[in-house]
Amino acid sequence: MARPRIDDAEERLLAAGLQLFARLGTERVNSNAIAKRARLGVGTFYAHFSDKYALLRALQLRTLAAIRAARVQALADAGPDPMDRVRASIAAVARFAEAHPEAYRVTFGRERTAAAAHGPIVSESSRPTAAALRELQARGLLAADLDVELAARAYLSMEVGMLLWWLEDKTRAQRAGLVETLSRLHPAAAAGPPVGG
Amino acid sequence: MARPRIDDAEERLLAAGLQLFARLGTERVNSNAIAKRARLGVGTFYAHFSDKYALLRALQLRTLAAIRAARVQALADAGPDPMDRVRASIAAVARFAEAHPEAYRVTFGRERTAAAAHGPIVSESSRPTAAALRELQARGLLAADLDVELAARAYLSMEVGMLLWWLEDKTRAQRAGLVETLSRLHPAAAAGPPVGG
Amino acid sequence: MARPRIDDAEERLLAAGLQLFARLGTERVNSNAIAKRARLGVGTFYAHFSDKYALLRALQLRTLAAIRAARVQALADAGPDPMDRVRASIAAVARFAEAHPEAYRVTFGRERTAAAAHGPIVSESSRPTAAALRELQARGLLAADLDVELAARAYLSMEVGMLLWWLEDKTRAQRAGLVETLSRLHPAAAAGPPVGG
Amino acid sequence: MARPRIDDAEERLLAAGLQLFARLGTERVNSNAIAKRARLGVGTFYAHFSDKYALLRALQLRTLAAIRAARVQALADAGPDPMDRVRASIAAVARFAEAHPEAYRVTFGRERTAAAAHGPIVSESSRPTAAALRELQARGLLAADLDVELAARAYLSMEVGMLLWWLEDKTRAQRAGLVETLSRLHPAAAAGPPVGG
DNA sequence: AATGAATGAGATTTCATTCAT
DNA sequence: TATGAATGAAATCTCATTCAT
Repeated sequence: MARPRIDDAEERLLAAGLQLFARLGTERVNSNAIAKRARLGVGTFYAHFSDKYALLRALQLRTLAAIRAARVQALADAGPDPMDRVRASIAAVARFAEAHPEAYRVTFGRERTAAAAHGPIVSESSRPTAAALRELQARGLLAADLDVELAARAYLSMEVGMLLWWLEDKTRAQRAGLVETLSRLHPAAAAGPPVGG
Repeated sequence: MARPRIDDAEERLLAAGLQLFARLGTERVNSNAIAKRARLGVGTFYAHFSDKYALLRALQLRTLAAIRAARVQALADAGPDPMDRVRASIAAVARFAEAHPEAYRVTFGRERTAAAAHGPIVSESSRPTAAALRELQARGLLAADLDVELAARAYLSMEVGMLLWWLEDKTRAQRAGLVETLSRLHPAAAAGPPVGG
Repeated sequence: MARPRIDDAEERLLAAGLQLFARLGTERVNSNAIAKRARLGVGTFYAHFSDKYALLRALQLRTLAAIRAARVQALADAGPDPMDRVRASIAAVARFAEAHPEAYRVTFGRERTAAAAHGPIVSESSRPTAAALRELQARGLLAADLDVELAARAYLSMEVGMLLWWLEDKTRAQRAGLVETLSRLHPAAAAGPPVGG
Repeated sequence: MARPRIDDAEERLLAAGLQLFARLGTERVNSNAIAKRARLGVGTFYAHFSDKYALLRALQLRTLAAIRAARVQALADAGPDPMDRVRASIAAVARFAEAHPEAYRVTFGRERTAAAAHGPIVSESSRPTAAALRELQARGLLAADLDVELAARAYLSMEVGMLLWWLEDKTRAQRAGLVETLSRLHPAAAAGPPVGG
């Protein structure tokens, strides 16, 4: 076998792992299979990752970073209207999920907690969402008594749940409808301004 | 009949499985361990369940039935006001989760999809919630253009996500605050009546 | 073979065992399955047979006895011509095999040696055949230097091999052709009279 | 390459399997025992054979090939006389059986059908024998109405039966006597030429 | 005598990991 | 660095056998 360049090897292992994890689930996949699919020896696998969970985690961290970047970019491009911003962020993530369904599933689906026994679970932070909500409250655009921490977490659960359900079978909904529904249920829209606001 | 039929072996296996699944996760638990904890032989395990996933599924079905019953009971006891009903339903589930944290986690958490390779995933139906929302629409109490199917699913994802997060560390929130936040974000409250409603 | 009395537990176990052994082979069958098929409890199985091999042996002994009886009867009915007698004996066994294929297979086929680890293998004696050959030699009808012991065993191997092969797929040959070929190769015909005899 | 590839693990597994199968029978032997006797880990066993039946089959195929080769060689060395050729072929197999009793037993004895549930049974073809008989018929040296297919199969059953019986206890007969008896009962000799032949 | 739930030793099989090359 | 044959601990599952009823 040709000697792959180090970085190349790691990339190939990540790609092979992503395919296999998405298709079969973490449990049904083993390091030998990942190495084989990457056309590398098992030994090479262990030279790059301590075990399959380490590879999974690497995949998840990458995906999380990519999603974070997509949200940031979308917000940078969006106008000042709060609901426009909410919508832009959701749309960005939905586009990401559609473009990288395996990565999204492996990061947020069945595999999300697969590495639990091998280290902390990788997950999206609810902080940015909470911060945005807090700002709306400060501006009087959101009910002041809403617990923004809880609301942010709740929203994220909802977003993830819906995108995962959609990816299982894309005919279940249109991306636009999904984004619309999620926007409407977003705390910024939902737990709207105080009475009369 | 045969040997003093260890008073309901099946019940003991279910109880042992629940403890172990909740504590260690499906992957770290094996049939031997479950049988041992139930103080039964391995063979007895296999006489009752085809494998650990069958036991897990039985546990999940039970929990789902119990939650359904709790919601039904709560609604039967609640008044006619829509938001009262929403709140009653949420509160009932939160109480169930608090009273049976292992069962709730094993049904909706990490273990939810553990049996995926062994049969369909057991999950709560979004139909009752969707039906309730549809009724509110019919009565003009909910924006007519909301996609109630999507909204119902989205709400359920949120509820589950929050309760799971809460159970991980109950000091993170008060049950009342949780119920309050979930109620506020429930489609019935959130995607409220059209302007002026 | 003897008519099993349907209500006798032992008979029912034998019948069930015969069906299962013939269909699945000794290895794939267990005492629980036999008892179940006989519509009896496992305990009842053990009250009658020490294990599945004991049942198998009983089946084989029965079959052997029935075949012996069929040969004796056929010879009693046959005329004095040596080749007529050979043919009659072969035909009798072929008829038995056709009428009781499971019993024949279970006695001489795959299952023949299945109980080897649990006691001596049950097999047909070559003595009667050897004795008949010896008599032919005494009458000068068979080459005097033929080793009748070996020849008798050899013949029996051949007969069993052919009948088993035939039972696997009865379209492979006609019973008459089979009997004819076996008769021609029988030592009494084959290793015929001394030169010029 | 990898770790000092234990000089042909596969060869050692085959040898170990042969010893154990011959001594104890397929049922009493397990993959652990074979690996242990070959001084290899169990995993190595499974890296080479899918299960003990695959190893058994490999052993049987080898033996069959060796016997075929021995017959071919013996016939190449033999003169043109039909009975000399028959005798030469039988003698070659008898010598093989004597030299490799375990292989012969494992191929034709109890173990012959042990792998039946795991694939087709390996067995010696009766074609060459049938072809040889047909040729004798063509040359008028064998009764024209003998069914050569049946006769060939019948002969092979006989040969195998006798060699197996002999190997069980070699004092039962001399190799020469065995070969002599088998030759005399071989269809080529037995169902000889029509009257006057 | 008949029952059949319970048992647990043992067989089968997988797979993370090592290490000589 | 890369390799991949070898490893063996551990999980899964079967089934002959027991024995209280």
